[in-house]
Amino acid sequence: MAGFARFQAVLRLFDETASAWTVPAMSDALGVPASTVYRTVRDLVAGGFLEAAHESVYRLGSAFIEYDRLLRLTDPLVAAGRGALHDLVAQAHTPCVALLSRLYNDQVMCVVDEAARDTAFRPSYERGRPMPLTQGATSKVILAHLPARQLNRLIGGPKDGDARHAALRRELADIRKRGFCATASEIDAGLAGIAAPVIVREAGIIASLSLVADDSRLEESQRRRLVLLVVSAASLVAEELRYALTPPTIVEPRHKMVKQ
Amino acid sequence: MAGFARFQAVLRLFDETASAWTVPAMSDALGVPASTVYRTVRDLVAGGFLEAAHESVYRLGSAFIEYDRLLRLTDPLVAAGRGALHDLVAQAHTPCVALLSRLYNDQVMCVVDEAARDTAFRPSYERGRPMPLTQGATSKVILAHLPARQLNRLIGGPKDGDARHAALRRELADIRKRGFCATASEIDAGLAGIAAPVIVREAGIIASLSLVADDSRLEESQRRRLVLLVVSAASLVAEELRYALTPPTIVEPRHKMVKQ
DNA sequence: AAATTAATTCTCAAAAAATGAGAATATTGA
DNA sequence: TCAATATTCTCATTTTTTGAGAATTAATTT
Repeated sequence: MAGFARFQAVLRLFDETASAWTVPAMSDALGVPASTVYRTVRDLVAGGFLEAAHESVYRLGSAFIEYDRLLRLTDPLVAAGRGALHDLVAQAHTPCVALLSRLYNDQVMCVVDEAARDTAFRPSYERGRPMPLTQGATSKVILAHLPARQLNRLIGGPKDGDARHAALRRELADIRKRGFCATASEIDAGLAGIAAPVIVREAGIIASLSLVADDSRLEESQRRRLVLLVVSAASLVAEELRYALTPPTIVEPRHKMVKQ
Repeated sequence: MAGFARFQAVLRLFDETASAWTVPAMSDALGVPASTVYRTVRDLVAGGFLEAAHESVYRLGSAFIEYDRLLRLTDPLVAAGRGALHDLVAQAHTPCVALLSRLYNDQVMCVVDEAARDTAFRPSYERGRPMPLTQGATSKVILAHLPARQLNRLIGGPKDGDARHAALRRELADIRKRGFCATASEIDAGLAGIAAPVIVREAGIIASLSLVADDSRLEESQRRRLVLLVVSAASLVAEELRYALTPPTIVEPRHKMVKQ
């Protein structure tokens, strides 16, 4: 293990259930000598990616908060999504959570979320949490609009198809045709998801905007209304992105030299 | 430049005003050959720390969103602060923004923020934004409770004191004695800040909890009430942290081997 | 205060990886 | 299709990283 992988491997140790690590424990878990891990950790601490808590225990560092803010402020999808989701949950006039999600490696990740006032539940999809590719309206809408090659890589080519695989393919084709996807209890029991695609081919953006609401309270007319809201919010976001991205974001070299 | 510095240098290029970079531009800015930067960027993209937008332009990657979520969920200070700030802005009964901030390298960074309903302004202090050490109630409260050695390193030893330096020292001593700090228009014109320390020595935690409100609307009685609120919220957070951290977070080695 | 234990840094030679310049290749837009 | 860029590749050289254990430091106990 070398180069960046070394740092990645350490950072990947941290998750919801293991949020604090000692160096010996990392050394153990990674099968790498302690002296090596100490050096790696020292670098990560210097960069703010890890922080020494008390008693030789390390946690994720504040640099992630800093970079997350930058991303929130500067990422076109996130920026466009924030306003749209805010409006969407207000117009929904019912407890719900709105999400904007995109592909992230082999999973789908929500990059903006917003809950309506007085929404008691929280869906499993939430900002920053990687979710499975093939379940839930949010993910399926993204899958449905992926270029064929990429889709094949992610869920396997059309030939190696068992029955479930063929069914998924059919469902995706259907979603593409309809322009939205609605599911219930696929991710969270009792919650329904309604998702529509946010596609800006020129910019390589394939995302999905979705609304999660309590399924039992969702009458058919209400459901149709929300589908319309979601679909139009999604095309609004797409439009905003097209507009924001046409004068392609200028990259100005700053001729800043790096020290050392 | 080698090791981790290489990756850091690339990531540090990204900020609010330069959020999208081409490799040639990075190569230029860093004074490093393009072929080298391509390799570095490839690693960062593989790790999710950078993402290729359209047309050979790179942006910060979603890994930051993922790690930020983990941090939000697992960092004791952040976790304790979220609830406290939520309650605080509700009890304030006036438009305001509450912040929980800590030292971050040579600056102060807010790690949780929460605005009361119908708060029109947004203070410069916001989650993830590094702020100067010596201005604003938020920062001063932190400075005031730093161990002498650390303080000397950050603002210079007691001997090399000009008038301003001596005044700051006096102010810090005063803050330590009073147990809070209130300022007005030090960071944002027209906004007042009230901050109290969140100290948990056993855990090495030195943070500050603050409330920002419109200065012109702030009568003396109201101000006193808010000071009380802030001070008690701060000690509540400290107490919660002591409780959460006494059974020191167990680090369970997972004996997970790294691939490759 | 000394002793014990654990954490962390240091040392150094061997092994591995990064570097840079340019060639080779892919991708993109006209 | 052609040009213009972007990106990857190649390879000899230089520079790190690595790992094992010793040395040091820090924390805790006796």
